[in-house]
Amino acid sequence: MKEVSRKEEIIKTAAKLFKEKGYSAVTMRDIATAMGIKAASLYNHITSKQDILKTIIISLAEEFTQGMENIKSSNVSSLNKLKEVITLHISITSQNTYGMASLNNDWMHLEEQLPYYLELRSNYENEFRTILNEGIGNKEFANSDVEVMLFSMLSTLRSLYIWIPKKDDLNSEELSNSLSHILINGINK
Amino acid sequence: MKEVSRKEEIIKTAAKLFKEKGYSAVTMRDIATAMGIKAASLYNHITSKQDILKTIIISLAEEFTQGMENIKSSNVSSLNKLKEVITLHISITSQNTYGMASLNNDWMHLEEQLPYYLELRSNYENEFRTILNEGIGNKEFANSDVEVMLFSMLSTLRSLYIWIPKKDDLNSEELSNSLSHILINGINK
DNA sequence: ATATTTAACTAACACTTGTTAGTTTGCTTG
DNA sequence: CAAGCAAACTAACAAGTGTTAGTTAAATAT
Repeated sequence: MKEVSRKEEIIKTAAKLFKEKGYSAVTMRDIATAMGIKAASLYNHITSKQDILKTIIISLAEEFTQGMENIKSSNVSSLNKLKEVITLHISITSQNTYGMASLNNDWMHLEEQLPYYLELRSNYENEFRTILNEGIGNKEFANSDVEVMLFSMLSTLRSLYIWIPKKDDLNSEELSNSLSHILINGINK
Repeated sequence: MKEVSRKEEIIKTAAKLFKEKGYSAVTMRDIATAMGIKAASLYNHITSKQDILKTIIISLAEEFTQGMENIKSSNVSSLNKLKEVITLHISITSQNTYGMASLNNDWMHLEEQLPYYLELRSNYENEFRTILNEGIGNKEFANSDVEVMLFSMLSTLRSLYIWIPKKDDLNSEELSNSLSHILINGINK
């Protein structure tokens, strides 16, 4: 019924604070103050601080998994798959830069859900690696060290949450094009 | 003399724990336990938890500043300056992967030293940007968006602390070469 | 109008936090 | 041997932590 539930507001507020100071440094009283209520009132909507973190991270991780699955099953060249991966990162990150900070920096504070998260991440990296290997195999990509390629690209894509908020004048498509160009062609003349 | 080395041991142990869980989630009792002593005993050597973080981060930030200054004043092409920057990151990160995690993830928990840190970082990024702009100006680099180039490279270089420990079989020179190649030429055929 | 639900509140809890004070132990040096 | 000292210890603290219990006030549904 309601456009944004109270619980979603809390999670959003928490994610914003988590981005600024990290999960461990943010107290329930911080979150409550940011919403103009008392800490105990939060518990009418959420079950624990842990649960807030879990919700933020797991939903994002599953978005990435789903996105990668779609790309995998699409019937396009390796180069276009790679471009779609870049677009996927930009798209998810643009919609939730706060949450992406938690995904990147606070995943180790997941408890019961940690093994599940690690599995999703590992699968995602494997799919990414497969795209690169296929592209090398069919001569679309240069025959460089796959692990270095993967590391370099993932590092950049994972850092987008820091950079996108500073450049919100740039639209997603432009960003996707210029980032693709630089990741694929480098900076060389 | 001995006190200095004991202090360094504490800082090293702390940095290792900070990398695993982040500054805020690590307690003085965690650090003490990892050293086989009691928390109160740490205070014979260090003055506060804050001070440990400050020491880790500021010394690394100053290493980067010094390294960039040397590169700036060296009389080589823009391309070679860029390669030296890459080597600088690999070199500093290899020697202290734990500390680099704090630099990247816990700088916001600096207190009095935060403005100083931010100044060093801002200056560093400006010098990096200058190298790229000069390279574009004299046609050594492609005329792409400088900010995207800078962001992409810095993201990769700042993530080295995660990656280097997993690949310690690879030596620094090899890594420097293959990373330089991919950052400069991309992955295209 | 009455009953139910929503969402806030106060008060308190058991535990953990960084840190201080004062003391003890064992090595090194005059 | 005595003195000094580095480096550990125990005990404690005041503040802050996530969370629970029980209550209240207003909005909504019957």
